[in-house]
Amino acid sequence: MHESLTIGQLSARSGVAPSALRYYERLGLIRAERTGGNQRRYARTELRRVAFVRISQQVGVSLEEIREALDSLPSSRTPTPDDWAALSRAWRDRLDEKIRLLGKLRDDLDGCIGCGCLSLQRCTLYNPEDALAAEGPGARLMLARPGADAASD
Amino acid sequence: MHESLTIGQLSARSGVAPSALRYYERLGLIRAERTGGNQRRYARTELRRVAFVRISQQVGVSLEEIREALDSLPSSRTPTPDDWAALSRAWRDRLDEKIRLLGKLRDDLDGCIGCGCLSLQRCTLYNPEDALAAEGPGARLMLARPGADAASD
DNA sequence: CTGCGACCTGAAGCTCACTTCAACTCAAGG
DNA sequence: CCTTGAGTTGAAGTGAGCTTCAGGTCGCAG
Repeated sequence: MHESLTIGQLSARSGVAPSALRYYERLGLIRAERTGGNQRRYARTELRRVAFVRISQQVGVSLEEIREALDSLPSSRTPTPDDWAALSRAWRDRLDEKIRLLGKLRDDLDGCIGCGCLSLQRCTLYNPEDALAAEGPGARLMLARPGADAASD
Repeated sequence: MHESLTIGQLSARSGVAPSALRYYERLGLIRAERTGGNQRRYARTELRRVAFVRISQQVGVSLEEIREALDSLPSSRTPTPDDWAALSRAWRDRLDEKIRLLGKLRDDLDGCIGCGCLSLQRCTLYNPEDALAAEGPGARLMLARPGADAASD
């Protein structure tokens, strides 16, 4: 039907606000051609990119990481289903790992809080290396954990 | 040994920066007594609260929600292991739900991206109601999804 | 009682992921 | 040709979750 989509159309079809789409473009997550009058026109394949971005976000991946992942797609040609499949396999591993960690967290929570030992002992619950999902935003420079020993209470 | 902990000690034992502990106090997540000279002294049980906060954050819960959960603990007496167990049961449900959604996401990703249909159709992958983890920060006022229909490409 | 590190406060700064605004231009219908 | 809605930009604002800073105080060892 239409060769390309306006930003409004892409927004409506993806459910992502135009302002967010422009933001994504600045970050290099999606691309757009321009009309003579400087308006964005999106190839329909961009829809897939937007979908990938949003889905990945739901899994807790930052836009920067998503950008890196998308950079692995061939830029010279339109990505094939196989290209996307490779990408999503990598993402699948991420998901598996995240699920594994959440399951561990749940089991530990049962065993730990239940028994009253909830105090960051060897509880694994509190292992920063496990760096699960949901690393909030904000300045995160003071990461060094100096003496962090465990309490008995 | 010590009846109470200084902020430095609590920080060392919990691995949470003093500035963050003060921030948590402002939000009503933890409490502290004060010395004559206005310095904070923490009961050892606060360690458990801090642990609960950090663990919950890892699961993707906002500090505001964590505060609400902690408010359900008895304030008149020191929470018993049973009190904590009740709290963690509720959290466990959260975890179960989150795990379920991630699993769904993973399966959908396999079926969807793999087959090339990744374009927010009935893919469930793209269902905002599923509101998984990691709802990033930031203004989120433009949530209305007007016409959001699906594309065939 | 003097020094020094740990602590105090409030205000400002920072990152992420956006949104909002103002002032302007484009594009298509009547 | 004119209007009207959709699009453009850069700059500034928002909210979460902190950190950093300046300027001052506490508390303990010597």
